Amino acid sequence: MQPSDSSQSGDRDFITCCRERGIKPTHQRTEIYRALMAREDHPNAETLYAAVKERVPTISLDTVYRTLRLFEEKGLVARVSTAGDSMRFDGNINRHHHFVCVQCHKVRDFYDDDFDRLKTPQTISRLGEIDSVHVELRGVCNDCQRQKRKKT
Amino acid sequence: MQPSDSSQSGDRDFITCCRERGIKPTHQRTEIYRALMAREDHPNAETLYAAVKERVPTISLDTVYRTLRLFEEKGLVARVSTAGDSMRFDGNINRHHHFVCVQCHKVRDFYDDDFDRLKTPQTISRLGEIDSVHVELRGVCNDCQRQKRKKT
DNA sequence: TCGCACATAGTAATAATTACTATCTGCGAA
DNA sequence: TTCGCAGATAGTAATTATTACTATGTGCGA
Repeated sequence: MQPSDSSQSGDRDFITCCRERGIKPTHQRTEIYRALMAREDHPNAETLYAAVKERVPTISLDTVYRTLRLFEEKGLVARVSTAGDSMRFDGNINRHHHFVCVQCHKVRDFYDDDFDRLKTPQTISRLGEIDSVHVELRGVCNDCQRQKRKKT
Repeated sequence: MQPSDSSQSGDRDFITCCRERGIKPTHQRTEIYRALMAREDHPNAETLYAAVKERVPTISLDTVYRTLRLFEEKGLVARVSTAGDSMRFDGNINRHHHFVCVQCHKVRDFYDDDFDRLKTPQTISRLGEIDSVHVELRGVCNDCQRQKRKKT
């Protein structure tokens, strides 16, 4: 284990989280969780696999998939809804919303009280019980707009 | 072609749509479009393939995928954001929102003026240009709740 | 120290999606 | 009408993403 005070405390949180949910905080799981938390870009399993491999060279892709599924089941991480491409994960389980770039598929988190306070219309309450509200803003991120301008 | 007045007029619309976007309204494409529009449940390619096969027995799965990609590119249909499972399509390209059942993954459309009027916060405008706002309500639909109650 | 339950690595299997190629079809020009 | 061409399709192969399987490994309590 590398010396790192901040990650140490992060690990301690993770261990507590696991205890609460009755899952074992193994070395591999700790590293997968850490790798996910270290990113803002909602990576997929393959990307996390590559990242974790740096620190745990023997880890297998299956373990990454299996662990992410477990984490999701236990509410430690969330899947990001995407249109088509591979499944992606979000370490941020606080209430938040997403800005999705339709060009490069980058997903950025953001917070907004107005969105959180949205009241669900009557017609929907009739369809079922609503647990959460997620707002997805779609558009073109600054990076992609810059590239578009270059091309023209 | 089966006799059906309502579908005839629908076809005419489809043909107009295609002309506008410079794509050929072939028999297969017409049937795929019709099959998608006939459903409320945001089917995937495989499901549409099965449905279209009834009317065009020789159609190939590739054609369905290819056609749906084309339709999406041309803005005739939209992909539905899903968490993990196969990609699904929506023939409704009017502004609307989704209620997603976290158990059975059914997706239901709904309309709401309040949601449509949502103003995007300043912090996000800085991330890029926003084209559209989609609200996703997650919960358990009535059918699934009934089943849960049965089990207990 | 032993035994057991759970985790993991490595790989095989499955499922979803895309690519390839030969054939087909409709349309405009001769 | 016939010819030639561009685009579309069917059938299948290839690729990619995800899950399943199995033998081995590991930590922990008795």
